[in-house]
Amino acid sequence: MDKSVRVLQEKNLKNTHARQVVLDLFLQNSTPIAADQIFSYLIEKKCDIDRATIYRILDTFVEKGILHRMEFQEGKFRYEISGSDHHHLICEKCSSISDISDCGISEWEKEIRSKKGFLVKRHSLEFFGQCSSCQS
Amino acid sequence: MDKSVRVLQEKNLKNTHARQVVLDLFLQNSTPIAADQIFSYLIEKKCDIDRATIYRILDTFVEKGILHRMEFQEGKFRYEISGSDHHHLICEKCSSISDISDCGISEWEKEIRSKKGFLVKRHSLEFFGQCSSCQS
DNA sequence: TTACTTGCAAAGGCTTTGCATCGCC
DNA sequence: GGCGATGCAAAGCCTTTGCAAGTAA
Repeated sequence: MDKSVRVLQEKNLKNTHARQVVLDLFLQNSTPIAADQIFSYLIEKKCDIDRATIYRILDTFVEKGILHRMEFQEGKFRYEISGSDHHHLICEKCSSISDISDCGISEWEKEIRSKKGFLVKRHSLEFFGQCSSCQS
Repeated sequence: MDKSVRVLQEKNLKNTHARQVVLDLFLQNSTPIAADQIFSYLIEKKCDIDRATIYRILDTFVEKGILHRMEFQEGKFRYEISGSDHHHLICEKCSSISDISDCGISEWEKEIRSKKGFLVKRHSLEFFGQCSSCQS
């Protein structure tokens, strides 16, 4: 796994153990991950990294555009590797998260610019409901 | 202001002073309001209602469908009176919030149902960027 | 070497909970 | 009168911050 090393270099970030571990986790799981899931992962991996460090790494990665930060109405943030523009289907029963691709929100954004004068930098779109397995 | 009284009756909720005050605030302001804004409003109005009570009222109103709960990536919840299906333009400079009407997300929802088997109950869509006054 | 990163400990912000009291219907 | 709502105090999460020590480049 030296992809993480490469990414850190590209972004002019020092290559530290903590950053590599966190970045590898995100590179291996392209699903939105919350801080507490990172903590559990680290305990399981017997990897002793402080919470404050994790939060600082997450902030740095978001600033550098490596991660996206999002909220799923849980009262906490989730983070996902940047890249494909897509949205999420969040099951309110089993909490599973799946993706759907972006089907043309950027068209709206142009319209918003011309009609409202508002310049859209980013958007968030999430769907909440029940996944196919949870509909009995 | 007996609209609030009517709403509470319709929802089978006891008509208490705290609920009326909170509901009136939302009926008079159809913009997303956070709990701390309610606290400030109450202080200004010299209205002594406990924070716990406010949070409990907000939960009740969301359960009953009187309010919608949403997040604008601020690490806290906002609430807005239910009704028209619309989305928000959030200015990252001046924090102003404006509305745009729903332009067809419900079409997507049908598509999601048929293609993915996922049953959408609700969705959230927010646009972040700069309002017209903040673009210099 | 030097500026950046980390750990530790503490605090901060938002929200929830338990329990006794109060008040609407 | 009875059940539900409220106040008070405490705690629970999630996250941030200050500072000293450690470390990559």
